[in-house]
Amino acid sequence: MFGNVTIYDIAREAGVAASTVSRVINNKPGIKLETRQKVQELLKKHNYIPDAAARGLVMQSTRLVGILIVDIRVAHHVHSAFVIEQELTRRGYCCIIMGTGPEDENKAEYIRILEQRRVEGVILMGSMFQTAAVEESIKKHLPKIPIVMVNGYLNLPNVSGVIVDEDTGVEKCVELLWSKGKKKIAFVLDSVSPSNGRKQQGYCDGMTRHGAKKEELWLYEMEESSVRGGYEITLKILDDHPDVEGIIYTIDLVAAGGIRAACDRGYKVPERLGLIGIDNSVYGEISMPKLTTLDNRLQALSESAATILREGLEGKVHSRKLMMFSEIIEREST
Amino acid sequence: MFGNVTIYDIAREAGVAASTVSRVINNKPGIKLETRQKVQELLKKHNYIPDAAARGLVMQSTRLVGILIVDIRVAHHVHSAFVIEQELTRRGYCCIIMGTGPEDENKAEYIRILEQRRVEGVILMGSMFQTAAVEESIKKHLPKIPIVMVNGYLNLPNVSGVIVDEDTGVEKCVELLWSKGKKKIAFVLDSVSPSNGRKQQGYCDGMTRHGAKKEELWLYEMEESSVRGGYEITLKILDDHPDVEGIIYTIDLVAAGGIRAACDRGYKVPERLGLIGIDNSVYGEISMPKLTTLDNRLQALSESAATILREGLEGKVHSRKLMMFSEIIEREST
DNA sequence: CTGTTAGCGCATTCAG
DNA sequence: CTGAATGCGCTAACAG
Repeated sequence: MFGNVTIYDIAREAGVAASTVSRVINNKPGIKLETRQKVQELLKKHNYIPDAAARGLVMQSTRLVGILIVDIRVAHHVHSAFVIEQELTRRGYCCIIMGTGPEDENKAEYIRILEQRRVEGVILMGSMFQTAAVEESIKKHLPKIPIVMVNGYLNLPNVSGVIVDEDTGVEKCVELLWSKGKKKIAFVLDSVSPSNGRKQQGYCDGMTRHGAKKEELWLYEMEESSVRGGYEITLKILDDHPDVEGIIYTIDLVAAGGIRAACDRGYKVPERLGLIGIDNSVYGEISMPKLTTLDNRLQALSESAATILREGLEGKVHSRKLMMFSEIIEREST
Repeated sequence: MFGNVTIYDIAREAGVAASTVSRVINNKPGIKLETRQKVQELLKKHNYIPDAAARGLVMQSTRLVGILIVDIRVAHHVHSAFVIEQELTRRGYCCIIMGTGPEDENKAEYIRILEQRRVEGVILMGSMFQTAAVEESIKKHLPKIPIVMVNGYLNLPNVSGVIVDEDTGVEKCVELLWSKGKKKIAFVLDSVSPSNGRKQQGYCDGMTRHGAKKEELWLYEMEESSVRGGYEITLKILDDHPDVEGIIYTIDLVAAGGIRAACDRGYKVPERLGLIGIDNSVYGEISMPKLTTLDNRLQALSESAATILREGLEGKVHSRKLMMFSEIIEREST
């Protein structure tokens, strides 16, 4: 932003007024062909590019959108973010993507930054944004621009949500294990979030439907959402319940660690122990045996999010809720 | 950017001039305590947040930086991007992260977008930006802002580069395999890039040092950088050279597919066949057996890139080159 | 067809 | 200590 050539520089050299240059740049009609060509020549010659900020100031439009991600290590969140980024960039928007971390105060701080930049729309990636603090922040700082939460929901007039039926999805996972004769099933939460809450609900529903009692619901929560974390929690499950027949993990990454733990302990997968992950990620393809996984349609989800945001960007900001359906991809671990 | 409260609104309500409000906002001295407090009160009351674009216009500084990534599916590139983003956000900058895709014209287009936004610095993630077209584009559009290329190099006065000695790193991998008695070694390129070129060079150097002839250099190039692609190319290698004793892959992801192919074909890893990947990614931990990998220090690399860019942002734009050293992490596949 | 004027929201002289 | 005036780069309304 130093010494950049302006329309005035061009205008002076062309011997016209700045507004004429502006008209040429924006392809407005009513310019003598000759003038237009001379100006265009000079624009090319000086590599003139309009300043988006200055233009935005007068047009009252920044064409900026913000994408917030809680945890940038979550591969599918990041990937979804870029799917959306690409779609929006194609439409002439510019995306500010930021990793907020899990703390509510930081999320609020980033929302403030987005307001400061006057973004015209926001994507909230993941259900971790489904908190009261975020809701407050939005009401306070971004009350009237379109916002879409991916895999989550916020009851605000300008916030849309696209979610997956992960609860019934996990319930189907329970069914699958039962159908293979595996009735003693543990459930591993890699972290606490509304999304994982829904998954847990599905597990509990599925189990109780089969008459499982409270003490037969084996819920495990881990410290660190990682391969290593999955390895260790699985070892613990095997210690606590040597007779366990199935384990459902909230994400593939952790399940991959679980497969390893089971193998190391001599539990044959899937004969002795059935394992299921969630996300349909590449981790599941690499695992040995390959992981059965619940595809929660994150790709489709983010495409829908992009579409809904675009609609909002281009017109009315009516809050929409969209539901997608998950699907089990059965591979070798069940 | 609609109906946002401005300093004029505040000024009017406070019964002062806009410049006074501006002074309060920027903590300038020389304001009566009483006035200051009244203004601050109103700022809070109206949730006033200054417009970054307007401020940038007069201050001649956007505090925007751009981060370009060729392929957003490359997990470590994305991760590095966010490492940098976080560091820069902490410093009050705002990052525009974009996936460009491999085509040169698109890369140029994105560079144009960055100029339009008047970014004050740029990160180029990955050696795929090390092309003549990009060099031209930079010379034309961003000739005097600090730019740092991660794992690549461009001979321009405002471009710095941080790179890893992947060539000698791969050479060490060859050594490792030889030390285990594995002399018939193939090399798999997942894609064409300067970085992969250096890796290949290391392979060739290592092999020829041991007296390998040209026809004993088994170079394979793949269509699609994926698990599946790694699986298939490995099958092909096994067909072409059933006596192969070692394979080095340019990335872990592909190597993970290779492990599977070897196992499916009944090649014992590592006894019969030694496999090595590059990146020290989580894929290597999930694989069974766990993958030996060349750690190319991408994390440290991006941290250095952030530091160098920050220096450039804050002062002199002298082009710097920094070299980091890779290291083999030996696990179960060798 | 083109130039002049005004103003987007803000920071910064320069007066008072 | 504070207000009025100016300009950042650009578009838009209004004259001519």
